[in-house]
Amino acid sequence: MTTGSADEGDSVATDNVRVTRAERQAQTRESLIEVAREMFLADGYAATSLDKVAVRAGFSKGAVYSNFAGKEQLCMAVLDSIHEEQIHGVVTAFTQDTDLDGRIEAFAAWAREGLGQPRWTSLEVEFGAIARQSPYVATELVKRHREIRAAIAQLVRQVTAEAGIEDAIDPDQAATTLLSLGIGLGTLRSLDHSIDVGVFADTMRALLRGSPR
Amino acid sequence: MTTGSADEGDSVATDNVRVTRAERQAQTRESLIEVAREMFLADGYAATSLDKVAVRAGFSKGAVYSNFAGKEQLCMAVLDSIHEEQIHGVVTAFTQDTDLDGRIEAFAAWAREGLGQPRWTSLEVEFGAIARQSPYVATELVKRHREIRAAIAQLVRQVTAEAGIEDAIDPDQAATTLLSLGIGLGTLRSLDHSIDVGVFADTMRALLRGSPR
DNA sequence: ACATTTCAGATACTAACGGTATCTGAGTAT
DNA sequence: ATACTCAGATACCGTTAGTATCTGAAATGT
Repeated sequence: MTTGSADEGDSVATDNVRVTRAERQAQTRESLIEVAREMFLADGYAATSLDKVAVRAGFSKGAVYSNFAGKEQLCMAVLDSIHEEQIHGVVTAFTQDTDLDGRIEAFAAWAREGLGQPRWTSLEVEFGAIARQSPYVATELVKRHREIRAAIAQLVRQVTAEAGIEDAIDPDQAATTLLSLGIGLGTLRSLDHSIDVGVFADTMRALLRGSPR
Repeated sequence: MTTGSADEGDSVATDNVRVTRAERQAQTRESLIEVAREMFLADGYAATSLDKVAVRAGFSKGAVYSNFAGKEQLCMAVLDSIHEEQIHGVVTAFTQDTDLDGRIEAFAAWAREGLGQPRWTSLEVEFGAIARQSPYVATELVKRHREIRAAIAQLVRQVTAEAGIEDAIDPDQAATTLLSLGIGLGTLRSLDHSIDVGVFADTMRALLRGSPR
C-alpha cells in the first residue's frame, strides 16, 4: 500500500543483529505455533485457551490475533506442521527398503509409533467436528484430506506396481480404507490404550497382497 | 422413591391427568435428551449450549442441572439413546437373512444409511476428545466401546461359524478393525460427502471371507 | 539528523458459555 | 390445614474467544 514514489533503492544493506520487523514477526509466529502444538496435543482443542498459549510463549493474546485470524487458523497451522512430519515419516518408511515386506514392516513400525500415542488423531478429529460450524475449517480440512488420500493412493499404486501385484485393489479405495482405519484406530486408542494397533499393518498387508494373514 | 412405610397399597389408582412428581421429572428428562440429541447431532457438542437446549425443550437451564450432573452426562445419555438404535439396526441387519451374502448386504445397506449421514460419528468422536480432560467421560466411554467391540466380535464369531469359515480371522481383531473403520469413515464422511462408504462393506466381506473382492 | 508513518504486540473490554448458589411454589406427607 | 420437599427458575461467577483501542519502537521520508 502507498507505494507511491520510487523508494525501492537500496539502503537496507545492514544485516546485523538488528532483524527486520517481518523476521521478528515470523519468529513470534513460529513460537506461537510451537507452543500451541504442544498444548493442543496435550489438552485438546477446546481445553486450550489462546491466552495460556500466548503467555506460555512469552506474549499476550494480542500477539496471537496479530498473527492468526483466530483460534481455528492457529490450529490449522499446527495441524499443517504435524502433517509435514507425518508425511515425511510415511515416505521414509516406504523408501527405506525396496522389499515389499520390509516396507510394510517399516510402515507398521511407524504406525505403531504414530498411533501408539495418538493425541494427534484425537486433535485432528476434535478439530474436524468444528467444520460443521465453520466453513473455513470445512473447506481447508477437506482440501488437506484429499491431498493425503491422493498421496496414499499414489503410494499404494507405486508399491503394488513395484511388487508386481497390479490388480490387487483399487488404490483410491485402499487409500480411503487406510486413512479411515488410521483415524478410527487413533481415536479408539486415545481412549483405550489396550487397543491393538497391529490390525493396521495387517489390513495394509491384506489390501496390498490380497489376503488377511 | 422413599418406600419407607407401607403405602404400596392402592390410593394411587387414579391414573388420570395427575401424574406423580417422579413421572413429570422423567418426562422432563426425556424431553431434554430428545432435544439435546437433535441439537448435538446438528451442531456438535461444543457448539450446543445447555441454555439453548433447555429453552428449546421449554425449560430453563435449571432443569438440565436438576436432571443431569452436567453437560457431559447429558451428552452421555444422548449417546446411549443413539447406541440403542444403532445396535438394534445392526442386529436386525444380521438376523434378517440366514445367507451370508444376504447378511452382508443388509449390513452394507445399514452402514450406507448410518455412515451416509454421519453426524453421529462426528459427535461421538468430538465427545471422545473430552475424555482427556474428564475421567468420567474416559471411563464411561471406554466401558461402552468395549461392550460394542465385544458385541461385534460375537457377531463375527456367530456369522463365520454359521457360514462354516471357522479359521477366517480372529473375531476380536476383526471387531477392532470394523469399529475403527466405521469411526474413521464416518469422520471423513462428515467432512467430505464424496467419500465412498462402500469400502466398509467390502472390508467386512474381506474379513469374513478372506479376500477383498 | 530529525519528523512522520506504520504496525506488532499489549491492554481493556464485551458477549456467551458451563457451572454454582439460591430461591420459589406446586406436590407430598403428616 | 400445615409443614416439608424438591423440580425447576433465577441470579450470579469465572473463564473463554473475539474486538476495539492504544503504544512505542522500527521503518521511512526529507
